[in-house]
Amino acid sequence: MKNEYNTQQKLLLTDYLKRHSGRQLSANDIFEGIKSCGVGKSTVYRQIGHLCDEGLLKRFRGENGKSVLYQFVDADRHCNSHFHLKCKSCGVLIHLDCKKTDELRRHIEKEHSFTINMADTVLYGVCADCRKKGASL
Amino acid sequence: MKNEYNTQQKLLLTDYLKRHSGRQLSANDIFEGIKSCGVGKSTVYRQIGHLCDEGLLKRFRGENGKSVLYQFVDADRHCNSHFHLKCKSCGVLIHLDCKKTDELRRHIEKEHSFTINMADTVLYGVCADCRKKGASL
DNA sequence: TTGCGTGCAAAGGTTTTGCATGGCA
DNA sequence: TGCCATGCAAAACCTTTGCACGCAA
Repeated sequence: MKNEYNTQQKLLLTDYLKRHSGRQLSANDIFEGIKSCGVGKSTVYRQIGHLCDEGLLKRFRGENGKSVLYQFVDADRHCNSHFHLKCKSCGVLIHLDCKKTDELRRHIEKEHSFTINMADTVLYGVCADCRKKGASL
Repeated sequence: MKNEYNTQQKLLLTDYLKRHSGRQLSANDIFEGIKSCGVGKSTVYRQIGHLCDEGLLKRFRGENGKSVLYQFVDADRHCNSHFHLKCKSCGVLIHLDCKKTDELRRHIEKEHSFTINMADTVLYGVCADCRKKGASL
């Protein structure tokens, strides 16, 4: 439960995640990507759990609303203090550092008595590139 | 696929959802709630799919981040035009009709070139009541 | 040497699917 | 009457767990 050893499997997995940090991956995608190195599926699931707890991996709901997808996040991103935009078409994750969102957070806190957790919240929509290509959702 | 017949099972299921519209339910919760009326589990899953497509049911990620939960939404709520707040502690769903959020949406559209889909987006956090009770997330 | 992390396989849980039957329009 | 929706059970998935072994510190 402590994940304190730096095992080969752990290194292989985080390396794979970093090399694909622009994409959203399923647990099986990750397994397929490193199974040739002899990493078992249960280890993949266990390490995914650890990395999510440590905040190095974000969990998303897939397009169909059912599947679970993961995406690597740099440790020094301070994701508790900004919103995230996620394009439903291409999957790109945008870290939104913007004063306007802080205003909204404070407004909702004061006027609507609700405390937003920014690390857990994802604003879904369509990014500029996909918009140009005609994506709509 | 068209769901054009008003079957007994469909009526039983939507009635059950309406009677529990304040709560988030798993597919199995719904099945347990109406199985005594002779509704099969596959019918529950198929109807859930239809209702989600029609926008009468919203899909959420459960607390542990893995399970899938559903919540009934009135058809006349126009959920495409406001954000939703969801309390991670008690599960209450709040429809947030507020000018400030429209401002933010327009700001992100213009300045960050990202089109937010409000129906798909849920702002997670803690509601006032749970806050008082000491909930933190 | 100690005990955590791993691999395997089995178990557990959830969702989908094929097919014959039943019921809505 | 003609189809669509349903129920059942099996299949397909996805994720977790028990246990013995291997490896990091």
